[in-house]
Parts: sequence; C-alpha cells; structure tokens
Amino acid sequence: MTALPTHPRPCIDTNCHGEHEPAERVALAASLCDARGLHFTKLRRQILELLWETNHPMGAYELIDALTLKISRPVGPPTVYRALEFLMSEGFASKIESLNAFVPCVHPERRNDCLFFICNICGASTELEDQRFEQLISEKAEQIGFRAARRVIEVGGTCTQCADADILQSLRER
Amino acid sequence: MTALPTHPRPCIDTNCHGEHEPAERVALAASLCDARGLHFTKLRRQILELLWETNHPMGAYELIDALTLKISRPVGPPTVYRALEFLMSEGFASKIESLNAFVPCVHPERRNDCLFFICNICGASTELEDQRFEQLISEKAEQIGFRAARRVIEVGGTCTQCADADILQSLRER
DNA sequence: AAAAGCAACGTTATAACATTACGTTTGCGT
DNA sequence: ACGCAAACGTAATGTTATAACGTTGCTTTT
Repeated sequence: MTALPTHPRPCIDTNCHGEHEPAERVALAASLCDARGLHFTKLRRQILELLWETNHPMGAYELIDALTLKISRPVGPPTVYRALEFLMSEGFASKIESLNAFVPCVHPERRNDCLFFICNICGASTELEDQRFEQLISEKAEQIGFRAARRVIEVGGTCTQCADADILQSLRER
Repeated sequence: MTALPTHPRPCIDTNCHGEHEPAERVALAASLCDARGLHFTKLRRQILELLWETNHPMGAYELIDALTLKISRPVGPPTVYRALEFLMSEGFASKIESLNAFVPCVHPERRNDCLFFICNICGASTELEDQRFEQLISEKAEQIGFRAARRVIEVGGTCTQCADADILQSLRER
C-alpha cells in the first residue's frame, strides 16, 4: 500500500470538478435521508464517516475493527453489514465485488450506477460516472430482452502514481 | 431456480450466431492449451466440463461437490480453486464476482473481457462481448491515467423467460 | 538407470467474508 | 404511558477462499 494524499478527494466526474470534504458528504447524506424520511442513525453515520476517512475500499471486518476502536466497545458483523446495506440501498456507499470491500459514493444525490477503477498496487479506487455505459448496457439488454437492474463495472489495473513509482523503482535498480 | 433448456447454448455474440456444444468447447480449450504449450490436465478438463454441463454459474463448493461425485473421491477446495485459476487465466472460464460463482467462457480463442447479464430469478447468466465497452473503458482510463487490466461488467436483472413467467403468474392470480 | 528439478495435485488447517436467529433497545404515533 | 415497528446487540453458524506443506509423476541431466 502506497500512502495517498488524504481528503479532500478530487472528483473526476466530468460534471463536477469540485473537491469533496468527507464531513460535507456525510452532511449531504444526512440531509438526503431527512428528505427521504429515513433515519440517518449514529451508527450509519459512523460507518459512512469511516468509509470517507479511509483512502481505500474497506472490508467489512476492517470496518468492524475500526468501529470497535472508534466507539470503544465490540461490534458484531451484523451491525456493520446492516449499516452497509442501508448505505448502499440509498446510494451513499457501494460494494466493490471483486474486492469484497466497500467505498463511499461521491454523488448519492444522483442515483446512478458507477464505474470503479481499482489500483491493484495501492488499492485506491476511483469512482466515475458516464451515461454512455448505461446507454450501452441498456441497448445490449434490450437486444436479448433483459431487464437490467444492478450494474457492476469494476476495472482493475495500475493507477498513475503507482505506475510512476514503478518506473522510478526500475530506474533506481540499474 | 427455473429449469432452463440444456445445451447446446445459443451464442448471442453479434459475430457468432452458432450453437456451442460443451464437448466441442472443451475440445477447443484442449487445442488452445496445446497451441500455447500448456497442460490441459484431467482435473482441469473435468472442472471445465462441469462448468459447461451446468446451466448456471457454479460456486466453488458446488464444483467441489460435483467433482467429488464425478470422480468418487473427496477433493479439497485448493484443488478446485487452482483449476479455476488456470481456466480463468487462459480465458476458458470467468468468475462472476457479484455471485462468487464461475461460468465457462464461450469464446476463449478471443481474449476479450466479457459482459454478463445475470438473472436474479433463475440464476442464468448470458455472456456478451462488445468492443465498445472496452473502447469506452479505455477512454475513461486514459483520462485519469489508469492502466486497465481486468474488466468486470456484471448486470443484474430479469431475463425474458422469468419476466414472462412473472406476467403469466400474475395473470393467473386474478 | 539414478538423481535433480519442476509443475500439478492432495491434505489439513485456518483465514476471510457473510448471514441466521433471536432478544433488547429506541423512537414515534396514539 | 402504551403499543408498535425499526434499529441494534449478541451468539452461533454458514460460506467462500487461501496458506502451508507434503506427495506424485514427468522431464531433463548425467
């Protein structure tokens, strides 16, 4: 794992070149819950905060440990899984299936599915939205008469920083 | 799980409207291994056969049970996972991450990543290829300086047959 | 043919991820 | 205050995946 700059995180969405503070994103989740008539409980907030405060996709048990530390008493798996289920159902977080890990979602106000670029070296994940994927998927789905519901697009590879570090490393070795 | 017509399976690839017999696909894998200087061992063949003979994505432990039955002696998880790893590395099989399950790949001779439509009701998965996804992903990857390696595109939803069955069901209920 | 080397496979144990079942607490409307 | 439902706590268990190490069988070398 390479150290990454901490928050705020850049948003690479083409519709949005701002920076997103974790606190501000958590507040947004709170207000969206309010508007949707849902309970943004302490636990759910804490889990979402942990996701935002961490710079890599978090496994459920990593979250369990982090939360146990944060609130100074043991928490069981169901506690965390339930909160994650809620956060995902509302678009505040997303599961990266190929990692069995969870990330906060940058734009919960838009209910779109996202594309993730996941670095195999440092573990960082970058979220991206593009309507063209959804269009393309819809087109294909229609061809075979499929009703698409959930989309999972995950691209593994190497991020710029790790690729650069790799090049520097091989130069040093000569 | 709804019963599905067994093999041969239709190929919905736009470049290929033929039907693919499991035996023929396994033979293709064998000849590709031969050409690549790799060992298509008995175990690897048996696992691939099981994947082709089964009409839904198979979990690793389902494969373990099936193989145990097939060869009449117990097999451990590593045995099956190793074979799967080989089959995936050569493009003969693919993991559906959102199901933790494995499917045979229709076109191992082309080394492309695939898109899967997965029916939440009957569990059937349909494989699809389309260069445009790869182009779109490449374009996005380039924007953020990412070297893409592995692509996972999985679309959950309802297949035609299950949607139709659902409609019939609701008509009957009236 | 004996020995060394290597890839594949067997076996045991355990790690990592996720859910079931059930009891308790909390917030909210009446 | 009471009843209800949602959220949470807790213990146990189920499911998926890997680590570690030994064995087999084939090939290469001598």
